[in-house]
Amino acid sequence: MTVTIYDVAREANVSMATVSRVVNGNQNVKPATRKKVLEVIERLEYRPNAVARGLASKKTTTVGVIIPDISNNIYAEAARGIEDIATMYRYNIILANSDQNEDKELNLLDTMLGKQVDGIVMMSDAVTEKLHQSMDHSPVPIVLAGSVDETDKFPSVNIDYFQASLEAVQMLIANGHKRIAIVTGPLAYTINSKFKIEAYKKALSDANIVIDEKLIISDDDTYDSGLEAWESLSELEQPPTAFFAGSDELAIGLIHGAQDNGKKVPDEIEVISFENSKLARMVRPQLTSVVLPLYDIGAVAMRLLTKLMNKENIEDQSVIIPHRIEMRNSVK
Amino acid sequence: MTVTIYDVAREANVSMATVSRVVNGNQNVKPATRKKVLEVIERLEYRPNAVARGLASKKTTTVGVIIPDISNNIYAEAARGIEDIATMYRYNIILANSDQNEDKELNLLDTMLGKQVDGIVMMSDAVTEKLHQSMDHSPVPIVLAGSVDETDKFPSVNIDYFQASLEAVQMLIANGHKRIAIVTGPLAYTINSKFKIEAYKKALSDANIVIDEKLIISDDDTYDSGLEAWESLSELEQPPTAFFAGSDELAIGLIHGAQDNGKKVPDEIEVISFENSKLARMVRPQLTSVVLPLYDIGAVAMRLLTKLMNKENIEDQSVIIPHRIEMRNSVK
DNA sequence: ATGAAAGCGCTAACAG
DNA sequence: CTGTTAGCGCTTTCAT
Repeated sequence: MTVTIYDVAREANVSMATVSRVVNGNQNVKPATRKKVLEVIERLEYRPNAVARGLASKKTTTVGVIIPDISNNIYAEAARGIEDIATMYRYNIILANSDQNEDKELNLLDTMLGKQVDGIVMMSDAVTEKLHQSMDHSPVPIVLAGSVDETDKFPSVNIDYFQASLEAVQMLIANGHKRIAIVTGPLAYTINSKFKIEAYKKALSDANIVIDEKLIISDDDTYDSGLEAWESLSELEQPPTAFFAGSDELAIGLIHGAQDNGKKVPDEIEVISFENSKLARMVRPQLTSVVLPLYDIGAVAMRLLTKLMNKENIEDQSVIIPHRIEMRNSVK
Repeated sequence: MTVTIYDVAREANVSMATVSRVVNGNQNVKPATRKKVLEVIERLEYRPNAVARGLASKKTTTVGVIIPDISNNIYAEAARGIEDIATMYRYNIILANSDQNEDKELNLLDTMLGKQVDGIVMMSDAVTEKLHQSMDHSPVPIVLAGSVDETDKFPSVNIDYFQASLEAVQMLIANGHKRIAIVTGPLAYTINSKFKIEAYKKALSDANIVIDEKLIISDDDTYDSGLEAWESLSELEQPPTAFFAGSDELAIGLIHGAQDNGKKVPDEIEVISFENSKLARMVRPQLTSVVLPLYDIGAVAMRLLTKLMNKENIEDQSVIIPHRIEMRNSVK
């Protein structure tokens, strides 16, 4: 039924080894022979069986990608970066959603390794002990993208979340605010608890502003959470006049909450976001935001992985991509 | 180095056939034997090699997914639906972006078939002749998700785009508008040219409103295109008072364009969108929109594919999912 | 209930 | 430059 390398060999009057050579671009084939084989391949519509090839060569040219949720723009952006570079290096991608659930992450790792992927790119907002152990047992390289492993034992690609957050809050402080709130996603995510909030505290301390725990809110990373955060925060005796939002959706929720309350942004209320997705330009006022270069993070992570799979020497396993703040109109 | 089924067999004093049976849940194994084998598997940390299995069984339990662009929310949503159902049926997914480029689509089809996927879910806004032919040659089933094949020869999952569009425009007409514009994405996409615009024309004709080609704009599906469309349309001698937008971004661009011009939505200008992504709630006014259930389309397409791969009998290859219009505030 | 043996389609020495 | 020959790790008859 399906045509195999054997059929091609027979039709072309050569051995299967020769066919294999032309298919794999091996130079040790006489041009005339190559031509003949190529013709038969075309005529028979021969298509190499990658599974057989994988079994024989122990390489599948496919990498696994484990991300929390592809329908979330942040991860989709990274996935695109990963896929683009993968394609460039002729790898295919097995993509799966973990929903940030440890059991799923563990299972996915296992089934991907079972499928003999040549490497894995992993995004996880909380690299737990167990995950860490499983990753340690992997026979193929794994790189973390936009995910912090506190032990710093795995190759990873990130920006300096702490520094970026610090700069964001300092911008608000520089504009004269004393009552500054921070609204982030789940505390279970390392980036929120260890970096955004810690940086926020440091920025305030450095400016001798007393830290008011009531101004620190961590819930979801969503628009509705932003709306809710505004609700509760605006009811405080001394409500905040500026906000550091952990994501664009959060920032937009905060802004709409403020506007629905008759407050002007940025005249009365200033908001700085952390993400800079395309949403940032789709609100009025447009968001001033720390730019989190997800596409680049994904792309660089995949590139790092190709090197690792290729057993190239890596200078530094923890790469930090530069960040910057995109100035728009939610901050004066 | 890696432990194989053979190692397990030796350690458990059984044949590899028996190990294979317990791994595959075959009932013809004495409980005691099964237990013994399971123990060895655990102890040796044996993990079946899916590639070898795939070669021997001619099934890989992985399906290919070809979509235009994972970083575009619309497709990401569908991808999530596909993946969820795939996971439910124990399939993994090889995901790749085509950028709506025919050559890439053709290549992807080929490499996925080379990787011996058991089936393919394809999203393509323009099923060309060539694509059609390649799909026809596929040894495994292919289902189209949210994509129209005009010959209706391939299994597919869609909503009734024409009817949905008709209802949207009729809603605007019912509100008394005579100057109604339609702003869509590329005409090259079947859904835009054959359905949205045709439905728009029919709705107007039915209401005896003369069709003005100047009110029909097709460019990109983006926010900026929406902004630009407003620009040009508002400069007309008789500018439109209502808009049918082909996507949420387009709708938001139109609304912001109007608002920046001092027009009130929906008091002076009404806009109905076609998509209903989460963006729809993140603008003021919130978007009234035809709901395009991408997640469901992906999920149903994948479910259909499982049946096809299973050689089950399918009643109807072209499934149409019900649609509805979500009423919010961009239309009175 | 279990084992023996023949592939699945290809790569990779090794010869020549 | 080309052919021969082992496997790669597992499924799957066919016996027993």
